Amino acid sequence: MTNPQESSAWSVFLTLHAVLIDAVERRLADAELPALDWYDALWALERAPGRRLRMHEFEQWMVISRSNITRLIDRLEAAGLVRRERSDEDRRGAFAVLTTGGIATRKRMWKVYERAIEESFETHLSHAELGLAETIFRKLLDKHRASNAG
Amino acid sequence: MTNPQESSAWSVFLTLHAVLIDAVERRLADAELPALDWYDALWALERAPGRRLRMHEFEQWMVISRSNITRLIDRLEAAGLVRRERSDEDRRGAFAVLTTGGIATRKRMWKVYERAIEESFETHLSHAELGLAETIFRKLLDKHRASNAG
DNA sequence: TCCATTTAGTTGCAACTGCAATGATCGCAA
DNA sequence: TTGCGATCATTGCAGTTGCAACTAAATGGA
Repeated sequence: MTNPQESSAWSVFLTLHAVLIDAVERRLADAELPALDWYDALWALERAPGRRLRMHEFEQWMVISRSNITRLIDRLEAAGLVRRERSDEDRRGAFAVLTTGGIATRKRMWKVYERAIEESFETHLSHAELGLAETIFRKLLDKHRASNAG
Repeated sequence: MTNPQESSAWSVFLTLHAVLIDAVERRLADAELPALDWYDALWALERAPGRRLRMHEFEQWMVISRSNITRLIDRLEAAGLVRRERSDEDRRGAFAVLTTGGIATRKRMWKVYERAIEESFETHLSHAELGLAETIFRKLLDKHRASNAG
């Protein structure tokens, strides 16, 4: 290809992502709510048994580095949405535990977030297209994980 | 939905993007090449008439804010890939002009980048799937732009 | 038991980002 | 022509990131 990436699915994928994330973040900011990374962390915690996760476990649920987890949890803790607890079995370890404030904030965020997803994504696709898109996304994710040994 | 975003196309879309970008960036870094934002700027310049763009014109080609363009061009200029020129018609204005070094670097980056795209994206999809994906992406991008008045 | 190795989480530093404020210039209307 | 608001690009600042270095604790083999 002499005309790199132009009009390829890849380049549209990148632009679409940038544009939609931008739109979603703006909606959250307009509603004076925290940004998506807070949402991801809160939601990971809400699904976890005991609503608590060890620091390193966030890496399974979010694409984020270890040191950034520390600091993201710092901020969530400062905002009262999360609380740290030392681990009993492994005294190096720390848990992040969701507070009731954290649960409430995630819920408020989801109201806005859900609408933003619908308006920028789901509304514009037929049911078939949506299913197809999801299938393709999952396939790529699986292939990627397979070729990167887990 | 009580179970927000779980298993939705949206959440897989986000994860897929994060994971693939990560993989592509790692490949570039391993080859001791600059990151994707440099590529985007260089490629925008290479397509532009006279291989030059006014600062604000980058916003049409990349999803980036004005002040970050200034600083991205600063870095590209420091690396000798781009050179600044004042505008004659509008003396407030500045052009970023691609240098031969910039052309060469983009070419070297593309060799790595192209392979990364293929391996993480195109190889895993049938021709039909790829076309379908692109159609869906474009549709969403168009709808987004329409609903945001351009 | 002892010590080297590994793992968990945090921190320091330099680089990067978004936002608001700035300086320079333009364009238009009185 | 003058002056005022808009536009272009840059800068300062505070907050965030990635990477490498660090501390503390666990693990496992001699």
